[in-house]
Amino acid sequence: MTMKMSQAYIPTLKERPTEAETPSHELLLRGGMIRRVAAGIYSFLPLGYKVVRKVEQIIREELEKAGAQEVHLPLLHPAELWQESGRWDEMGDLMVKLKDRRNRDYCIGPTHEEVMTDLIRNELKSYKDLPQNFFQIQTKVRDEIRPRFGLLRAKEFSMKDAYSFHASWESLDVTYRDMHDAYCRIFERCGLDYRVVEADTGPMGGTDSHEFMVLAETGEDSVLFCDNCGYAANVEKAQSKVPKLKEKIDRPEKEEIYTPGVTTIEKLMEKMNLPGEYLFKSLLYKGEKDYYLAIVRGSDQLNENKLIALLGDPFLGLAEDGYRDLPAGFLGPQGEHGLKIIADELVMEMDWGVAGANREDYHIQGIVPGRDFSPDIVGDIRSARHGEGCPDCQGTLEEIRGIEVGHIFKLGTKYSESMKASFLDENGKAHPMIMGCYGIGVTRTVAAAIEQNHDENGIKWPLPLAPYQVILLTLGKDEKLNEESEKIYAELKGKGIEIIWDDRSERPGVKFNEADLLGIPLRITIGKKFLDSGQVELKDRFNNQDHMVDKDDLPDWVLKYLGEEEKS
RNA sequence: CGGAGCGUGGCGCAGUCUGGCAGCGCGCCUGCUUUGGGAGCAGGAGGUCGAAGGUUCAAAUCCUUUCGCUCCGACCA
Repeated sequence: MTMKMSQAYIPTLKERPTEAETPSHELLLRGGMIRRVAAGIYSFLPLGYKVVRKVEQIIREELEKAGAQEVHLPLLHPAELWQESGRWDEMGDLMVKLKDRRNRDYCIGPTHEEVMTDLIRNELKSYKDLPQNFFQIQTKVRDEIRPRFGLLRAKEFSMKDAYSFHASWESLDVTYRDMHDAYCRIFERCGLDYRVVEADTGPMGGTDSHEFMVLAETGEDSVLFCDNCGYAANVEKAQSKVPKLKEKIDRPEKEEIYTPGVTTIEKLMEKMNLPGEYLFKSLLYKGEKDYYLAIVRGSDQLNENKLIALLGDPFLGLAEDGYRDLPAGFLGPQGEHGLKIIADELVMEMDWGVAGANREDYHIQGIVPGRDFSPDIVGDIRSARHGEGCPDCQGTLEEIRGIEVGHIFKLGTKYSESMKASFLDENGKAHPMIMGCYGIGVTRTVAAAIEQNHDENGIKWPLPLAPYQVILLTLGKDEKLNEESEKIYAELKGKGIEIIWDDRSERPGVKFNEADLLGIPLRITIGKKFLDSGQVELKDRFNNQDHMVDKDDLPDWVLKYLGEEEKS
């Protein structure tokens, strides 16, 4: 893997394209690594694709070490498989669906649980054949409502997905652990700063789930973690201990209060001159069949993921059309309305509070949980926040931003039951297989690496992902410099070093700036100083350190540098 | 789907209100000069002004329709 820049197609851009919203998006475009084809759809140019392949290779090596076998599943899936699992409808418009000339329905695979389960269900029949673990690296297509941030949220993207099949939960636990460890090695080898966090399983279903988050300010996900005990969870799932209220406000008599136009918690706090802990926030939700009224304290945010998990209703969403003639903005849990009441645990600890009166322009104060209303379900449905107590120890939770690059699930039997993938046990009795699934966003990892590692001049590739390890800049037209460069290039090439030589007749400024933009970890400059002293200049892109090295010592120096970086 | 905005050379934009030769910067080509942090001068190529229809002597500009894109929101293994 070596190249002369005079022959390479690396169309860099000096100006920032307007479409670029985040650093990775801008730098991938400016560095001539990707080009947009349509909204959320990108082509990879030579340099960008090299990085993708590096990530893929690391993934392959580590997964094979963990005992997974590589397969390649189709992009186009028949509707029947998805109808069988029930996700043809459940997934909704996230899938790109199409018909062939005979009017048969297909979708382009947004994920591969169905196809994978179908593949093994007719072949794997005995507990003796289990467990099995398969992976593939595939292009996935998801009709995202709003693709954005370049490769971070694209319509079409490359993903490694793996599926394991087991005869027992214990067996799944072992593989899950192995995959967890393999993922850790993968992201370590990629040179990324990441955290493993407890995650919500979402529409995938299943029990345990962990996400692998690359830490970056521009991340779309929020993670709460405790630096005392190491607890870490996505905010979608995180729990916390909330301190007791300091001042207690005496309970007033139950009384209706005229509150015209007070339809938000903010307005109600102002109107009543009460903290949010003394207000009931009532949110109307609609599930597959029922309507629900979710109640949290006014100071809390309802966590929709927790609510969905609690109710087990994947169709749940805010009921924007309202319910019967109840006035939006003035809802309350008390009274006869026929709604199922889901209350947060902290709501039940409230001494009293103000709730909507279920009557336009009125609220009621002095409402007491348990006395004035009794929830059908009580559970944790609020979002934990920065500064609250760690659920596992006495520490405090802190919030950081992350990019989800990996996600592993204990799926259980959701797909094996619906798709009838069963095995026979020692007694000849059939059971649904127990499944795990494991994903890594390959192209997203490339973008995350840049989000985490860049400066105002460009990308700073971690060495294991860099398209080239070394860039050689020749400055000036002196024939001796050119000859010497040719020698260095050939010599490093001979040592197996991935090197790109900027042999163009560009001015020094152009070469320096492009080298910084492209983010090649080690820069070797040969120019005037070499003619004077016989030394070449090395610069570490990552920590910006310079070294002057005698040309005879160069190959050893470079090998040593690459070796040390690889280890660290 | 709701709200806002944008489509003019490869990229970034002005021109549109008030109709009258299609412009600027970057990039590209040629030549000369320049060569340690995105050079200077001179010359040059490149555009159905997103598309369709209409108004007008005349449309990038006004009107109608339509397509695409971007941002905010809902949504998002």
